[in-house]
Amino acid sequence: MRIVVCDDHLLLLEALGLALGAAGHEVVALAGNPEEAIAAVEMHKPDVCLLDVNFPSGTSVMAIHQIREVSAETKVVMLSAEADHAIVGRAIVEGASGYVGKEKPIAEIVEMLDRAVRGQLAVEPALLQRALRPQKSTEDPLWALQFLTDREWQVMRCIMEGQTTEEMAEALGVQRSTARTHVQNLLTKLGVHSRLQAAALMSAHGSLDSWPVHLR
Amino acid sequence: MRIVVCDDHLLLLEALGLALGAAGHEVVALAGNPEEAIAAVEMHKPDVCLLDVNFPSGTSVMAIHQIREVSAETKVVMLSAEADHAIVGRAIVEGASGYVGKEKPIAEIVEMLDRAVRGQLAVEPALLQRALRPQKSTEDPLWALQFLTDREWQVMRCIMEGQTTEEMAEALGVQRSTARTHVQNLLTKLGVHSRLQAAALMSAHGSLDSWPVHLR
DNA sequence: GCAGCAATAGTCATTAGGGACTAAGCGAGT
DNA sequence: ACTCGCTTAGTCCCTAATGACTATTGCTGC
Repeated sequence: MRIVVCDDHLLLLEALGLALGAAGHEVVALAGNPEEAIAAVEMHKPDVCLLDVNFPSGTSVMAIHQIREVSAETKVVMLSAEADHAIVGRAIVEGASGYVGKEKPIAEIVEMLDRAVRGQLAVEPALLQRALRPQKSTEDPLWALQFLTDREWQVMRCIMEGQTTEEMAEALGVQRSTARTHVQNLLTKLGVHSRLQAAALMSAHGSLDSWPVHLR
Repeated sequence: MRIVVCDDHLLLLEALGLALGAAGHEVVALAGNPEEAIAAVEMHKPDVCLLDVNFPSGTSVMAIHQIREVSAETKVVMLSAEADHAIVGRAIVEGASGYVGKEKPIAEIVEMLDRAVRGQLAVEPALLQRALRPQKSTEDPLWALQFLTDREWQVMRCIMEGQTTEEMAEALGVQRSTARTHVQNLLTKLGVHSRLQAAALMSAHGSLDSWPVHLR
């Protein structure tokens, strides 16, 4: 197999190059960021590109698209530190052929790459199952997040900064009663009873993932 | 050099084993968690242990201590995904000899390991500078954190979980008036005016670093 | 045009939270 | 023995937050 590897950790990048080489494969390029990876794929047209998901929000997922554009025959396999079923789904939808965790032994990763090249989907069955099944059930307190309006996200931001209703009203340029209503609706939607609980919900679970892209 | 490597990513672990081997060093053991690492160090008494910092809060830092206990002649070099000057300081204080980022090439990491074995401090000068300089001035809102009592840390935990005074009192097994006093003192020490601001302070800055080790 | 939704603004009653105190029991260190 | 600091517990007063409403404006899609 001819492989392009992309990861922001030079250490892993080099070590992977050696390991894959030792396993009898040809690593044609090492990329430190998605741009380099795209350029390398366009130039070398490898069989597969091993791409780390740990790039600033969304960058990796967008890169999948571009890689497939510049070289349709190149399969993309995502490499990640944690098994995040939320990302798996996104990656597959965007055109990735596989998803493997860094906690796996090299032999298994090579196996996955091989499967991807053979045109199969290279994802752990259990992970894929979770990626597809839990279509954010209504039970999930985070399910409600997708129904928050833009204004409510702004309010959420204020809450997480510890602002009072008045500071919030000031910041948003509205009456305090309006800010209050937004907070009220936010709390109702999230099913919690205080701004503090809302803040706890956000900081505990949806660190960056659940935040809408266009609002940073 | 005889080396023990500890990281929760098997991939990196194996690849590092190969790469360090190729660089002419002997990797005597690979550990997937701190416990394994401590056991391996005790058994093999290596020159140096390369230890990932990315284990659940504080575990890694505590491991440094234990490794130095079971084998005083073994140097500990921390390996991390991001250059976090808050952790660097802690690691050095706890007995680590070095700190390198995964974004560095293998050659540099080997260089650092070598330095550690020779008894020198293996930390990037710039990083060390930042780790030592901001001696938590009184201006820093986080400076106060080190004066929190154990009870107040527990209260802080409750606050960050969005609990009310009564839930907190229940959880701590005290009267609500007592819980209230703790909250009051906590707010005063942090110089904030609401629990929400306290929570914001914690979730914004001191994610895991500033949390006392013995309280998870 | 009308239904639906978001954003705006308001009311009233109730509860929770915060500021500023006082004070007692208890353990560690001097 | 004495002090210091942590933990415990309490008070009074006031402000902020919440629940449960209603209502208007403006935009979008049918």
